[in-house]
Amino acid sequence: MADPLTYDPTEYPPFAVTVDVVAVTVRKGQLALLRVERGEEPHRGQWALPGGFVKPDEDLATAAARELAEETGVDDLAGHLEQLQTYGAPDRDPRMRVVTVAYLAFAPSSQLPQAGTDAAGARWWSIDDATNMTLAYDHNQILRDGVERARSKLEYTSLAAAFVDEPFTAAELRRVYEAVWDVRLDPGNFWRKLSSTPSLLVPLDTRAESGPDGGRPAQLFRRGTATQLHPALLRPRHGGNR
Amino acid sequence: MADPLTYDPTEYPPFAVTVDVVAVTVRKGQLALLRVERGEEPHRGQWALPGGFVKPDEDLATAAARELAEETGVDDLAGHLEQLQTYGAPDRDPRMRVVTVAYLAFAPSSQLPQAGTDAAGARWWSIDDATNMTLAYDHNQILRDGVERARSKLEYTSLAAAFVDEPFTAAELRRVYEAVWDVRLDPGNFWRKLSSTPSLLVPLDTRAESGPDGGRPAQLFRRGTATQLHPALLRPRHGGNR
DNA sequence: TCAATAGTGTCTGTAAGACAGTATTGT
DNA sequence: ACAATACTGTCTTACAGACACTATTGA
Repeated sequence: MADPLTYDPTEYPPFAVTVDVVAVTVRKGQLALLRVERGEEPHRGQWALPGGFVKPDEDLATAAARELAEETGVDDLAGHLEQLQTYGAPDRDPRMRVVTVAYLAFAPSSQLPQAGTDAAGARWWSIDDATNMTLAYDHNQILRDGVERARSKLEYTSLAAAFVDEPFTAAELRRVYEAVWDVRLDPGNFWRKLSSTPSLLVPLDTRAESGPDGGRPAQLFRRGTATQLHPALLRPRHGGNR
Repeated sequence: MADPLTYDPTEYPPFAVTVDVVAVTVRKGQLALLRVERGEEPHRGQWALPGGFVKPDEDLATAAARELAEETGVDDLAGHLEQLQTYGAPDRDPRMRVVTVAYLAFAPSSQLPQAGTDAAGARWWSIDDATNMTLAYDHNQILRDGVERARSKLEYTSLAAAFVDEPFTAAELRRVYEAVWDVRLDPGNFWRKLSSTPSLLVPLDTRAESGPDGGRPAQLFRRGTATQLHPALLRPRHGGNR
């Protein structure tokens, strides 16, 4: 029985399949995460990740993008959406067997629903607030995994640029790293690292206006074709390997 | 509709959930992959990954381990099993909607089903043969993703040791890297790298016997507590970043 | 002028990789 | 002795990180 190669299509265990989205952005210099408030039992009044059923003829990634759009108004995600992991413990939903495919979304801050809008009970929470909150189901675990994946991806991909709008400056990109990793990076070393990676950033002819406190106007860039950072830009480690 | 938070448990789209396993080992100095032969339509006679239905009260990882055991006889996997990715394109199974959660298994060569045993039509294929074969469903894609994940994991984890039996020598571990990456590594540099990573390898008091061609007997090790390699042991790159 | 931000120069330490040299075995 | 395998030494180069220095702006 349960042989995948010989099964009878009319006799399969009943599963529901959902998608949940860990949506990540940078707000006020901090990593921020999207939550929606539950209006129904179970877990009524608790916060959860945006998500929902996959439709019968819908691709998994499409379902994730649709749920994100429906619950947050982020319609055509300008950032990045990738599969995170699948969670399917038998008791993760109290009512029935639900397997959920989690996705990780990187949203540019320009595309966020405003803090007050709150169309469907959706809100961004800073990482500090977010980690001190109990979410419905196993969403705390999913969220932790999503945050760790996001942090890790910045090390060896160009995905930090998914958080900023073009054109952008090196400092804007640096502030993405600083927010996601919660560290300070040396501006000079950061500049050298990024500008020496071929095809990562395309310098424009224009320069940014200087900020409210003055300062030399910064070089503007748009995203290049490189998707990988090599060598990687590693997070500063405080401990060693033991 | 399709709101995950408010759905009626009796009205959900009908999905089947399966697991498929990309089982990887090292045989004759080459990366090798496990396949099973299909005995039923569709795709009768084609080769596929081992896998099958998740039972109603079974965890996903448990299902993967069980299917691997059922179809290969590898009963209590001594290596490593991790979730790879989930594949759920609406048309990936011609008969109905099937979402499959793929797992990646690292098996030590000592635990392999023998080449002739073939209890349930299962066989190991070298990576060269394996990539020139058409598998059922989207299993070619799953397999490619699994191989890439395996190669990548050796870079920054201690998982190469999941392919060898304790106690083992540095050369055995090196041959795992060489097989998985299909490269030659400098024995001296490899030795220095591994032995300088704290808690990765525990040296034993005994030494291995020397091989058929003689040579100095090698230091024996068992696995240490470290699971991450830091800094990473990167694959040699032939091109650069462009 | 000064404060602030952008970017450059320079030094130091760690580590990768090439490769030569020594150690210990079997034949 | 020689071949084979296991290490060890040493040199070169790349790069991360610290930090001083120059460049260009607003106030």
